[in-house]
Amino acid sequence: MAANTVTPALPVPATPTAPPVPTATSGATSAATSAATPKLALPLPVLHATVLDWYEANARDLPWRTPDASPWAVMVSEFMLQQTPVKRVLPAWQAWMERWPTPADLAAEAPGEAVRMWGRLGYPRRALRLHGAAVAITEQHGGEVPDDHATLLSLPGIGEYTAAAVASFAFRQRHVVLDTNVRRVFARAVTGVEYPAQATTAAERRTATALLPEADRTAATWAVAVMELGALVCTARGPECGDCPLFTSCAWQRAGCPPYEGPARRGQSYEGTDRQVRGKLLAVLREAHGEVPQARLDAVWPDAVQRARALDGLVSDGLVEPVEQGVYRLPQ
DNA sequence: CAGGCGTGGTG
DNA sequence: TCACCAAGCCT
Repeated sequence: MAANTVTPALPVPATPTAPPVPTATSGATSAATSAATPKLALPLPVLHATVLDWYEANARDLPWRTPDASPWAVMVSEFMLQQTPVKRVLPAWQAWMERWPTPADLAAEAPGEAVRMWGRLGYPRRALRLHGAAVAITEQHGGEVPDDHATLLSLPGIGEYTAAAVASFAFRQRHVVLDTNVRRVFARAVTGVEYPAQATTAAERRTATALLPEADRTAATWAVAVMELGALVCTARGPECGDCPLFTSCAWQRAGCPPYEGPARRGQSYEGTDRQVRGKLLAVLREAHGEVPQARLDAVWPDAVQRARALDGLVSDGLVEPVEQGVYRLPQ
């Protein structure tokens, strides 16, 4: 927002354009390599202006970012965006907001309707939790999405990230908003490694805190701007470093873009897992408006043992409701 | 705290 | 093609 213009010449020590070719002879140049973390070579105000200006020029206009987007609209988007790409969230969010423009509208319906409306966004427990959050907001918070971090955190489905995101994006407060995009940007630009660790570390939180602008409004825009940079330019695969406003000061770039080294990240297998079976079972329940006989569910998966285990799991999660012996439905 | 939890797109 | 990835949360 606040149009700080970037000083054209970034005070970067002698690095024109090309990444420095790491010389074979390491010694000499002090560079106590692993001793100190290679900090981002940019004064804070310049860093802020650089990223904020980039955001102003490159931000996508997403409907939950418009000035008239309600806190509820922001909150719904955050639930949907937990592990689901923007492209797939867009139409689902539109439909959801048309049907349930306020928390009270959603709270008035059965949880099963939320699960059905969730469609194929994945991780349907989020739908149940969003419904639960809407009920809590309606019954305990006067129907208004809470504006403080601690209260948001107490709602079902809202963890550290989402609480910070809603407080920041919807209420323009100053919070460390640390999602996978932000963590990757800082890992590269500040720490000089391709990928952050699997779990968020205290060091990352310290780094993010140190870089956060002082003013509330600026910090809020900074948070979404760094996320956007991670989503559009500093991507996990095939980052567009040539388009990055931090190119010349990026620690990873300066180190010559060293590839990730570390334990192989566990790939989430899917074929043949209970998750796949749960998905198939729930798809049948979603599409059938009403009660579903056992036989319909039995048809989706050959292994009776695994099928029963998956269905049990859905029931204990509250995603499926047994009506009577051999009859199921979405929760009323 | 590592692992479970959906679904679809892509390099 | 087939891992890997996508604005995490919960136990």
